[in-house]
Amino acid sequence: MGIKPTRRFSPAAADPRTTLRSIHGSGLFADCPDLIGTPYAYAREEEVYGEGEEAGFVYRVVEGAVRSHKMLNDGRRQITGFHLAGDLFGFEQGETHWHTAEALSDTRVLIFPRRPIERAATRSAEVACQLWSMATASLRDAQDLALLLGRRSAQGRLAAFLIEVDRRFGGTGTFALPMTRRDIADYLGLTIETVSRTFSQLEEDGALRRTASRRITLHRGRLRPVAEA
Amino acid sequence: MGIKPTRRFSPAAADPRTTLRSIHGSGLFADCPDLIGTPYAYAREEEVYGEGEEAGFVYRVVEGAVRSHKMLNDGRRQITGFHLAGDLFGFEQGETHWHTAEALSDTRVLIFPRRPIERAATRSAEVACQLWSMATASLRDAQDLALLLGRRSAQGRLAAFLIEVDRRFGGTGTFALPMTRRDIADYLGLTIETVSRTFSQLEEDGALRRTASRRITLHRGRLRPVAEA
DNA sequence: CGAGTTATTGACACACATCAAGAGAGGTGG
DNA sequence: CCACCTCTCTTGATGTGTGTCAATAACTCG
Repeated sequence: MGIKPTRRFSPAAADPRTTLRSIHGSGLFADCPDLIGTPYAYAREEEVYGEGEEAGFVYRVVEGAVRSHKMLNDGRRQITGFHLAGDLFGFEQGETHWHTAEALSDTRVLIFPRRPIERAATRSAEVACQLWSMATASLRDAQDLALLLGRRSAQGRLAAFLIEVDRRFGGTGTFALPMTRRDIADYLGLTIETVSRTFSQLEEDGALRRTASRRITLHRGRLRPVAEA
Repeated sequence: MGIKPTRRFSPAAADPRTTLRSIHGSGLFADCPDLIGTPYAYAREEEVYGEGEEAGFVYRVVEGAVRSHKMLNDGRRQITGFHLAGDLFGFEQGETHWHTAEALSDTRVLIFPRRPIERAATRSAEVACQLWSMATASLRDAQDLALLLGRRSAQGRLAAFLIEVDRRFGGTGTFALPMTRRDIADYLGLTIETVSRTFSQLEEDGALRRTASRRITLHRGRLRPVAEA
């Protein structure tokens, strides 16, 4: 029922805004100065909230990463999104969360109670429009995922995924994946073996290089045609 | 650019509200009495709007059915949704449509200009909240589709699809599919041959009966377990 | 250094795609 | 009303991409 966050920030955590890269909805909290957000931290693999729990809070990632997923009754898992630094997540409409959210690594977040936001939305058309805007952005993401899952090969899925992650990390072409092969597999609708083999293929084709197992450098000129196909 | 609808209703078309079964957002138009909606009709396979076109209007299906889809550059198509009587579609945020919409059969719709609705949203928190609510409902649909595409067998996909269509037609268990096998295939991420074979399998298993090629009766007790797996 | 987790690679199986042929259903014109 | 055409659907034979099962290698963290 209540909130389950565990560890508070150390005071040394400093102003989180300097590390934020806002994806969408950033204006919302600027407009509500009383919504400052309470810092919390989650350990690797720790649950932020579970499917069906009461949705009392909204979260913004400060550092680290979070995954949202749903389980099917045969035990298989579909990850519906990854939330990186700056991303807002957990903002449902209705009383309960439709997903489970878990920290991929040790993660710091800001927590906002949902009620005052919703109350603000019923009073302020501007706030309500921002909620609309956020939902629309999520809708776009979900439809892109459906496109990926419905009509693309393993290579196409992984290539598109890596390009997207690169973009969200700033588009440098080099980054460390915050998620495991299993997470990637459960996002792309593949198995870990296929993900692993596809990484190897892409590397053979010169579309990327793996330094450590999680750290990669994209050759975007070669990767993009694979993602489009 | 401009609107492309072709045929007006005959005056005999009568009050459309008697035939409507509203899925979501019905309240929106009730609250804006000046938004009465202009009746239009589209022929089978006619385009309502195309991807990238300016999104000047919102549509509500009165009779018939519409599909929304996106094309991939290799010519494959992902249908992202079917819109049945009572459904609202084409309400984008931003200037352009992200999808192409086409009539499945001869279809009557009501058309609403988008501008006054958006203007109302900037003034009225209630209207804006309804837009939020509509976007959220669409988000749920898109995520359900992603779940379907990512983690389910052909049987599971078709069974879940048929149960959903039945529900939207009123849950009687008997109905005529408004879409072709190709449409179903492009929605479920399968080929028409697999869809056809899967229909045959489900019929052999006693999970449904086909009378005419498009008309079916579900045996929901047997179909549901297939859909869940 | 050892133990557990995560990633890679190989051999094989299977579900779905592809290619191909034919059967129905619906429409049109004689 | 029937012959004919076209479009949709079904069914069969075969191919292939991804899943499954299994073994090993590479990390990670006490």
